[in-house]
Amino acid sequence: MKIASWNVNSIRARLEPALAWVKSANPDVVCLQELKCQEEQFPREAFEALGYNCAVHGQKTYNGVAVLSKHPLEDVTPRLKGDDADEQSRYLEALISGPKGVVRVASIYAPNGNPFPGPKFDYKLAWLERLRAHAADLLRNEEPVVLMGDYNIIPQDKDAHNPKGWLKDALFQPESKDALRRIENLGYTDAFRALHPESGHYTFWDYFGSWERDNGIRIDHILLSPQAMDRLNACKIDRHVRGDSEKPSDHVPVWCDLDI
DNA sequence: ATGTCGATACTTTATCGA
Repeated sequence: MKIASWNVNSIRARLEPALAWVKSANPDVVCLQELKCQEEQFPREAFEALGYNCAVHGQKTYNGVAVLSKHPLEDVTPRLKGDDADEQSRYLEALISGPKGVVRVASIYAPNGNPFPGPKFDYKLAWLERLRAHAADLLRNEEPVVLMGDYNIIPQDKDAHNPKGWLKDALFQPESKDALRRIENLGYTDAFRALHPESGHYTFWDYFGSWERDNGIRIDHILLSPQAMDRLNACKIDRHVRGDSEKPSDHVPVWCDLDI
């Protein structure tokens, strides 16, 4: 089962390239982030026409996540527990039945956290701690779990073309890296890093000319539970998507293939 | 400090978030 994630930076602004990528990549499951629209504005019919069931957790202007699947979606759960006052749409989970079994998939849009320091950075760390607590709970089911999306965290120096340029940024603070490592220490694996240990692989380039200089960072991650890791066949970054359209997202898709 | 996007609003330009 091919399971992909992509921060599209507005699904309405990105509909044409998104449909083109889905048609060519043909994933079984797609997690989208930064929809920047409410659920009723999501172009559901366009994806249904390609054979996808759509679960959407939208929000006006900001955030918004979705899970699209060619297989049945069950147990669809929006919101990350732990703070009922949190109105930001950054988490959507679903159970998906594949030909060989089930997999639990979450579409994640973690807070950016800039400017650092400040209340937005505090919110980022609190949100990531809520994600860690939930990730720990999920392990008790001993099922394949895929926690994928835009974590807004650069894990290591080798995940940035210019690490020194990020030293004052929320995405590269030690507390941010620690928050990701704490989730991994529960038993989750960064699937891309496990299969590709070398530097130079990025998922985000800003719109300020970074693509032309390959000044990228790797911040979109696929975290796999042990039961999912056992079934991992491949994990890739669809870098070409940045150059495939005239109005690309600042992120490109990442995906894994699981024997499920 | 700056660059560029996308969405929004008491638009047609400024603001915010990234």
